Amino acid sequence: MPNQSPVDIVQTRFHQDVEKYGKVQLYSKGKCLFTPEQMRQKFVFVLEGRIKVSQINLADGKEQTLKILTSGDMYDVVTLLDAKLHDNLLSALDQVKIIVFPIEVVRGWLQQDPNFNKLLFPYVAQQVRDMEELALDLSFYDTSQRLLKLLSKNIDYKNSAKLHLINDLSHEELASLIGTVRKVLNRHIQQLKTDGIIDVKRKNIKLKNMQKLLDNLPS
Amino acid sequence: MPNQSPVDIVQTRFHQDVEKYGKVQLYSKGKCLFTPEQMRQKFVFVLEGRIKVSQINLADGKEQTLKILTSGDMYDVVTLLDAKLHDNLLSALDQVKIIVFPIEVVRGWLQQDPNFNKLLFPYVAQQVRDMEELALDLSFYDTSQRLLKLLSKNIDYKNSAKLHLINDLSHEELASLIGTVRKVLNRHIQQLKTDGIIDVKRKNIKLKNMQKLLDNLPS
DNA sequence: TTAAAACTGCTACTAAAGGGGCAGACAAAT
DNA sequence: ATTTGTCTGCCCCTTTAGTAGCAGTTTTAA
Repeated sequence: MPNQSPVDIVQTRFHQDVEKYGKVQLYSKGKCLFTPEQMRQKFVFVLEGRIKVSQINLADGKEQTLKILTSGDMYDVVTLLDAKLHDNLLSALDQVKIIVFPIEVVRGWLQQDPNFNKLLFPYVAQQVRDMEELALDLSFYDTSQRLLKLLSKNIDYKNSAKLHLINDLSHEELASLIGTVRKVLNRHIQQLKTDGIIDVKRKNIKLKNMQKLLDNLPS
Repeated sequence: MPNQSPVDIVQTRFHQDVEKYGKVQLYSKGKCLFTPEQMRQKFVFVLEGRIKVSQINLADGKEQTLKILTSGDMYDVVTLLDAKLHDNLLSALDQVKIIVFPIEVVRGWLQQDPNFNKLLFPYVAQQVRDMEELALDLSFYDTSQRLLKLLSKNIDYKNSAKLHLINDLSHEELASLIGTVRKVLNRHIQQLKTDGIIDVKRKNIKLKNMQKLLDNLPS
């Protein structure tokens, strides 16, 4: 049985609400989607494309990517649950297609439909787990190990050369994902290249020796 | 109106369940409370004392404290929501008093009582926010700045000399809170001492110049 | 087609983090 | 009172992360 995505479930269960309140929107690559203030009123399901969720350090402009949303993801469950401002940046990594609901409508689902809860609760729990893992990675591992973890988490086992989710990203973006800067990341990229683990082209990293990568993983 | 703690609310709303299922337990300082496996069947409300929630890097033994639970806290909301194993260590920083429920009982509250949801949802959202903040701190700030943040977050404004929550902790514990090791932490402690910002005694840091601390804060 | 912008790779340098080891101070237990 | 173990402060040293700056390349836009 194929995994039903949140959107599918919502489509079938709240068909009327989707018709009435859901607005499909498109954003082109590089655009910012919503301000944190706007997100207090909206709740988003991602249909196509990738969205980077990040924060920027005002002191030096360094960016940390918190996660990449893709088809099936929802945002923002935190504001959904506590109605407070959540100071994240949303920007499109590709051409992006989303469906937007007034957040109060989704809160209604949350209150009234146990089936929506069944969908949302594990999703929220995963958010906590993901943030916890990010924090622990930053605490335990150096940049080189974090890069290895990033690559290994995005192996596409059907086509091991291509990397899932982080394909096509610039080194700047990759650095932001593992909490470092481009030049440091680049050093490690070069090292992996000379080690024969990866193949690097512009905006494209190909996995050359998966076993060797897995052997070098930290945990 | 005084803030009602989760336990109070549960006491009043689920009085019968508390009588029937709740077990009060005591743990002495330093003890581990439950294994991750045991926590799949239990849900805990903290009544007194502090509990450290941490993980240990198997490679080098380094410990990262994720949070400190205290009176009014619940654990573990993640497992409550997704029923999966959550690999954290729980250890008592003081003499600890908790009340334990079978996790299925609490899941029942979650399904049937909107008032418990009103209590839990913001609490879960805060968990995500806290983990996100930890990750961003580790990414954006050096150890010195993280130490300043830790101190400032625990200022007791009624008694500015004493630090809330992190009082009585060894430097080892403090280091684990900000994601570094004792020796590095110690350097910064000494610096703050010579800067006249804090006063240090064994297992006791006193705030000497709050304004100066706030002036040095990163954000 | 050309100009501008973005992306990548590299060198050299500085600052910070972390590891090893040790000695003195204090606390708790016997 | 003595011993044991924990806690703290401080050496020295190595590695890594991060900064600055630049050159060459590819892509995009005018």
